[in-house]
Amino acid sequence: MRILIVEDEPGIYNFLKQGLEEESYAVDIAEEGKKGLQLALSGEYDLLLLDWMVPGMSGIEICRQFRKEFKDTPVIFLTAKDTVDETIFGLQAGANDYIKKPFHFEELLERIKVQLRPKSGEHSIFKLGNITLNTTTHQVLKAEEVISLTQKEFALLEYLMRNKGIVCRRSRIIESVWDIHFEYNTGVIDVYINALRKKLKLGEDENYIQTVRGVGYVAKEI
Amino acid sequence: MRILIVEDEPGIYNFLKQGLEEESYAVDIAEEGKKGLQLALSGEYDLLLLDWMVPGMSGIEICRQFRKEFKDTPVIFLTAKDTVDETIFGLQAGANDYIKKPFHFEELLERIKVQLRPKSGEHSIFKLGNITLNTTTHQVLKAEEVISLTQKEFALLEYLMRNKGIVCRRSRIIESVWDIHFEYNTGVIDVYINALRKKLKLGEDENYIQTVRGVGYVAKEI
DNA sequence: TTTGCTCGATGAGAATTTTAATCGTAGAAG
DNA sequence: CTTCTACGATTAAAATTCTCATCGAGCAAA
Repeated sequence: MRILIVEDEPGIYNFLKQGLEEESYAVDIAEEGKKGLQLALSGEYDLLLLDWMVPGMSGIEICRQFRKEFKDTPVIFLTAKDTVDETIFGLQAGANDYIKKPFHFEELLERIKVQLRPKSGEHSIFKLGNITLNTTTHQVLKAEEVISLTQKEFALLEYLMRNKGIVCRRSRIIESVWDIHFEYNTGVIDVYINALRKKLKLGEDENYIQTVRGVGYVAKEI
Repeated sequence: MRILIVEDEPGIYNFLKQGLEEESYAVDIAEEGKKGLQLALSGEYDLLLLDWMVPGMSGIEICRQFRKEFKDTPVIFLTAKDTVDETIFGLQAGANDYIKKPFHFEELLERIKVQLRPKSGEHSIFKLGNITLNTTTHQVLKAEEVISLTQKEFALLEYLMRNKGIVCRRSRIIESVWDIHFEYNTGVIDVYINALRKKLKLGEDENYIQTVRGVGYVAKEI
């Protein structure tokens, strides 16, 4: 597995390079933005680690450009900033995950493994209209805005978005999201659908989560 | 797959026999208790459906005797009673599940399938000292007493009991029971261990859930 | 043995999740 | 077209789950 690190501080990239090579990844470094993008676009890498701020071109811009060509290669941001405003753009630019400096190497390794594991098919980012849902970071955006959801709300939305366009029966939802296998006689789903619609502010014009009377719900782009 | 039904009411057993045969199970009937046990002990069956009350010998007694010989063959009770007192004995006798009359055939079928599915290895009943935990019915007994646990309490206890004798690290517990994969910096486990010890009334003498300092917890029979 | 430090126990409060009851509306029946 | 019924929407309250702060015990170092 080949990893490209775009990062200008030798202290950090040497530390990373050594650690990752011990884990038997092949690691290349780019200290400058344009060079980084150029290398990334060569298509030889299985994963990108981008620093937020690099000379020449921002990590975000590299990510955006890279995404145009490579839809499935995971991108992880290394960032000192954890303000909401900043991470939004990272996610919008198509990043799969981000990690705040300073971080434990172990944790970064874990996240790299998570991203490389599925490789075949499994996606971590789902879109529905102007809603973006990222399963690794557990974040949801509507347009520019971060929507804060609880565990169950997130799980339900994820289920619906994974099955975009397909009508989801209540019984299946209960099985997948709530792990209940007999007895579908509960109203929880309705309550959570309600909460989602409210938090996502889905009005008449943006009715992304539609009710299918007698059956269940569908996520649809109208 | 062969199923033995021990039940004296023709109305019920004919209905069951027909339905199950349509699902391509081989079905035998015993209308009387002793005969039922004798057939069961022949070892030709993959699953037993026992009525609570049959002439000659109670379903419970059949179950108990049967369990001595066959540890892994699933037993499901058909019962009109749903009082706590009664079902306790069923579970103590080693039943894997029970269903209350009147029941929908679909539901019984579901439960039969659940019991037959794992077949290889997977158990649904776990013991730890005088504690019995049944994963299909989601019930826990301590001696004669039913212990009412919440979902999470149950899930944690199940995890510990599945790993009886093995020290469970916090990180593994968090992954399995809570499905959290990074960040182990939460105290939830402790809180739930505390709740379990309280509800199960584990004193000094019955310290079935032991703390392993710096690592996690073990379920042990002292 | 004593001291200090870390980790687990415990309890209380906040947040989430679930249940339950009521209201409104779509679709069926008349 | 009107009425009835059943299902979903919605709200409030109960139960569970989680977080946080404090306390106490175990272990190591002096």
